[in-house]
Amino acid sequence: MTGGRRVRLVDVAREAGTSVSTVSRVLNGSEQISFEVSNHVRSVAARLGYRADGAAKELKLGQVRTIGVTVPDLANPFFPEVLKGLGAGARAAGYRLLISESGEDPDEELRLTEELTSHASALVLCSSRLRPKHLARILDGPIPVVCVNRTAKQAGVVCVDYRSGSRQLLDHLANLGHRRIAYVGGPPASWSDGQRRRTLRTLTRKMGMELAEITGGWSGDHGYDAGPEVLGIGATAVITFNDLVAIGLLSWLHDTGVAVPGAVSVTSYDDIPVAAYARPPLTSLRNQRAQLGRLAWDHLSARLAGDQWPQPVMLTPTLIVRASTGRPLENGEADPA
Amino acid sequence: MTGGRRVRLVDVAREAGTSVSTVSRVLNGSEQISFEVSNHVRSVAARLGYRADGAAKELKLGQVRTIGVTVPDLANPFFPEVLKGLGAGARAAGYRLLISESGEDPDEELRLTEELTSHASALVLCSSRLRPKHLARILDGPIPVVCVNRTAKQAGVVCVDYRSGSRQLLDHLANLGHRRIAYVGGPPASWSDGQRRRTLRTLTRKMGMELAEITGGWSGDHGYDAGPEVLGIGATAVITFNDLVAIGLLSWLHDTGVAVPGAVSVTSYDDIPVAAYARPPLTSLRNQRAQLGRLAWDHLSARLAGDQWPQPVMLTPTLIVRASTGRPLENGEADPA
DNA sequence: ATGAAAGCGCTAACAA
DNA sequence: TTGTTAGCGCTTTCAT
Repeated sequence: MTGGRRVRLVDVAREAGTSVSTVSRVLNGSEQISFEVSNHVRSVAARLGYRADGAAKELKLGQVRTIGVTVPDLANPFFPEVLKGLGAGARAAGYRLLISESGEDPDEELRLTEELTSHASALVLCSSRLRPKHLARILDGPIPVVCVNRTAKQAGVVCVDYRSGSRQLLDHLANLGHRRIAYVGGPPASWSDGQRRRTLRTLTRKMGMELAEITGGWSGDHGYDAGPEVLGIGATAVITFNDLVAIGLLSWLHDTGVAVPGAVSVTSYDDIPVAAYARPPLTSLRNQRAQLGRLAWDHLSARLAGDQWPQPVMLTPTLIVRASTGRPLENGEADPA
Repeated sequence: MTGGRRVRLVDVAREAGTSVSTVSRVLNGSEQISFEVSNHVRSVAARLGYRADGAAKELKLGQVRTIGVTVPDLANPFFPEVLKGLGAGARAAGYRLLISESGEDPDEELRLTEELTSHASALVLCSSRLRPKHLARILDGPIPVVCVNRTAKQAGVVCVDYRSGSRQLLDHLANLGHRRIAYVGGPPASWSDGQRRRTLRTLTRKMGMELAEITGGWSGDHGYDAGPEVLGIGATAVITFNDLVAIGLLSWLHDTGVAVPGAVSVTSYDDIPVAAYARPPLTSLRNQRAQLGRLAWDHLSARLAGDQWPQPVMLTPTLIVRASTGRPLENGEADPA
């Protein structure tokens, strides 16, 4: 940067020997400007390096064209892909994304959303960790809110159908002959973890299976650390909160010499790209993350246009069966690996 | 959202039976306000759900407190960690991050940076893919710019020292007895790929090694697809642009039945968390990503305070040796795996 | 086709 | 301690 004050409209006008309105019209592509003046103003503006002041423009125009987005953690590959889908739609409509990361902290997320409320024209909360009371407060605020992977009244809602996903996972494991399942859970404030837990509990009971719940988290380390407990619990199959946890767990099992899927099957949610590259490749529930983002934009877009919120959308994930799941040894079969 | 117009300062003032300045003072924590008035105004503001208009506030204050950030791709785990470090520093100083993703497209990045220039008080370009001419134009603009992983005049510069890293990688491989190395490259517009390439070329020549360069990219798929060429080229060791590429390549080698590191050693740059969980665990160059972000903020912070840019910083990465590298078979030894 | 001026919502200097 | 008001940089109506 060359330093010095910011160049304003009036500076360009003075330098070009014309008025601010003319400059404004030229730079905003108004029709009724003579060709010469237009060219002259343009060249002066370029020479001076004029950039419109965003704040002033927005204040005058009364619209911000910015979508505030919160995610618990950008390092979780789930979110960047949602943001891609969201960003594509938003950008096409002339909106920017203002992305903030809460670090899985509900209080920080509250601070961020309050902050964003005064800077954005809408909010997209991805896997919000907000306490219900605070979420309600935000939803009651002046700008529209879409929740991704969390349900809410008075908001757009776009979710992965984790209940269906959990059912698919259990069906798959049941068909293979598993009866004793461990679930390595996710972050405490996670709505989607709650969804999975409840469904897993209900279904395992119905299906005559046993479910052991283990404290987990969202990262590879959480999975690695859960290894001993998983083994101690005597489950023949493990479901983890997400692929990162599963990969960490696989790594511990490998280091410990436990055969997968011979001694224990491992499967999880999300099917992020590296799931296919895990050893063994991970059976996982593929969700359409970019589609989730795209739909979030569609909802917002409708609402910003003055319509009511569209009906909540639930995207059904697809089970991708790979080599990390197989028949349990206890069924009397030899390890196929 | 409940709908209806936005509540302004004057609405609160009217409802509270006082003036705008009093309300403004209360809400901004000025001292000279009677306790009762303060409480009353606060409760009215809360009841009405007042949120300050960010644009107006910024226009008046003449400062945006927003740092515009561009990254080529949020799905590359390198960037979220840089953003964490950057965001921590920025937040502590009352700045927000406005994160945008260019999708590895130089033209899109140009559009984004021009856009951000009028909405942010500073820019941080992570691994910028801008053409030199366009980068120069941005640097010549009205707001300060920090480049992460790219050098530039008139800007703050914070880089990983890929030359040192490349040297460490080659020394490690040379010590193991490798002579014929393949480099699976990165995205075409990547400055850091250029750094690595040049250093690898120079050093291999000096060290009496051979270097074969293979077209790659930044994702697991790029690595997987590069498999056949890597094998065909007859190298005993492969260096890839980053860990994602390496993991994809490892996967192809596994599927093809090529022993690692028995038949071929694999190593790469970045040491993202999953590198430790790859099979075999990946020898990789650990860089301090969060530190990179923190330093980027320090540079910006100094500049925003009116100082000159600090000297460019180069962070030296550390080689983390794991099981994916070993002695080549050609040296007459048996595969230790 | 161009210019003058009002006013977006807010903060702060000045007045009371 | 509180109120009045100028003005941040911009767009746009209205006048010319």
